[in-house]
Amino acid sequence: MTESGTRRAGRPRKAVLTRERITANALELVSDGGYESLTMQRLAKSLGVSPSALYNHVDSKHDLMQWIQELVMTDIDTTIFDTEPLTEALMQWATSYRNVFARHIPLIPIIAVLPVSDSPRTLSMYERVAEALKDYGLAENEIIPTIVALESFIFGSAMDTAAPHDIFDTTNHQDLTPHFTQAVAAQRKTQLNTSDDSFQRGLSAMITGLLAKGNAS
Amino acid sequence: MTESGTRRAGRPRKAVLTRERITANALELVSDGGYESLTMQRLAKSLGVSPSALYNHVDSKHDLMQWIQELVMTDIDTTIFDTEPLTEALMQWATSYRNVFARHIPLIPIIAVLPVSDSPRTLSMYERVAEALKDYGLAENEIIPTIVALESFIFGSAMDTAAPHDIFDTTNHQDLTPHFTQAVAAQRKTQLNTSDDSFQRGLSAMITGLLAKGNAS
DNA sequence: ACCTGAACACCGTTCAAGT
DNA sequence: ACCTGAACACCGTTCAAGT
Repeated sequence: MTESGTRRAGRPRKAVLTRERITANALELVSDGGYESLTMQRLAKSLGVSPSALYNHVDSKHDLMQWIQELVMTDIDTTIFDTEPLTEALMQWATSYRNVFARHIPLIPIIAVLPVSDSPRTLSMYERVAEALKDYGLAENEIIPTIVALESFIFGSAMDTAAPHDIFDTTNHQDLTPHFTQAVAAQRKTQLNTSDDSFQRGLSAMITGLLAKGNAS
Repeated sequence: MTESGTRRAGRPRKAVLTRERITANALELVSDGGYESLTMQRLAKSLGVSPSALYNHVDSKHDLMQWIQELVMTDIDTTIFDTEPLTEALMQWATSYRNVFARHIPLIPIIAVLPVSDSPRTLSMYERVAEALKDYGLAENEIIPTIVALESFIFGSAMDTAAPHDIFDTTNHQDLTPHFTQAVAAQRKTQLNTSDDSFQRGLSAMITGLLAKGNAS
């Protein structure tokens, strides 16, 4: 079985524009200058090629975004379902999921409507979560709504991460919004990051509620 | 005080390009052809004016989007906080909130990071919700995280609304994802719309958990 | 004060022509 | 099979020139 080392005769394979190289360069552009700097022209330049050459390897920019999405899913940890109790595992999984997409916000509208069959890694993640929920004893017809609800919260929370820290500043309207202004002050005094605090509270509330038996109204 | 009826002399006021007219036409473009058809050029044409003329009245397209956002907030009902018990009121408010932004998905990334002081109607909505939460007895420092968590779920759920109905179709991968495939089948048998079902379950789970006393871990 | 027309600096994408 | 260069059909935005 040791075929490694042997090499098919001829054709040394330039292998210049592979999916791997394209997505790697795309991710580099993104981490350097955000998604605004991910354009087909700049990507082509980073690969030392003309923009039109890209279209021999990827159908559209939207397709490229799906490639990136697929790559980025690698960072989400599902191994904790093997060891931790369900509630704890869901918390950790959701947290890593949110943190990954907080760094890739423009991918959210794409993954949110992407058929699972177009993203093998997303699909296998779902499979692992579905299995864990079933083992826990959740009713079969509750598994998908549970996953979708958690995901919606995860995506929304990832987007919230981009909000400026002073988004709730009301110094110009204090008199008109007394309760809100006071609530903002009270939260600020906790010294907690608002996004993180909200995510943790919402997540633990939702998980508790979703896993409770007979919560169907 | 009856100044109505009197009219300042001179200047009959053409009033051709007002904020009201601009946003009204923009909304019409959106409802006719979605947000893809909302471009400055088409908006100008619908107003019978050249594209550059728009920039005498609005600073940028992003600013225009904020105008639309502000207008759209009108559709969200907060009067139920006056009559219904908190849990029921939150459910109805969140549902109308989600349904509004399901029709305006491209506004979500904008409102998610928009300082409240730039959107009076959003601010007054927050004030009403904050007051209701305080009257209920929620701790002062829990009010903001509660609102933010609900909003994140609302935004994520609004986006989920755009997913194709067959997003979970796995006919090509059944063998690799047995649990997930079975869960999809079970949910499908309920005949419920997946987005609506997930939203309702997630919302009621989250509200219950967030309003429970001493849920801080 | 507000409009027009031309222009600018980009986008994503297509396509004939080359090797 | 894969690349280049030119072109197309758009974007949002600016600005001198008009009234």
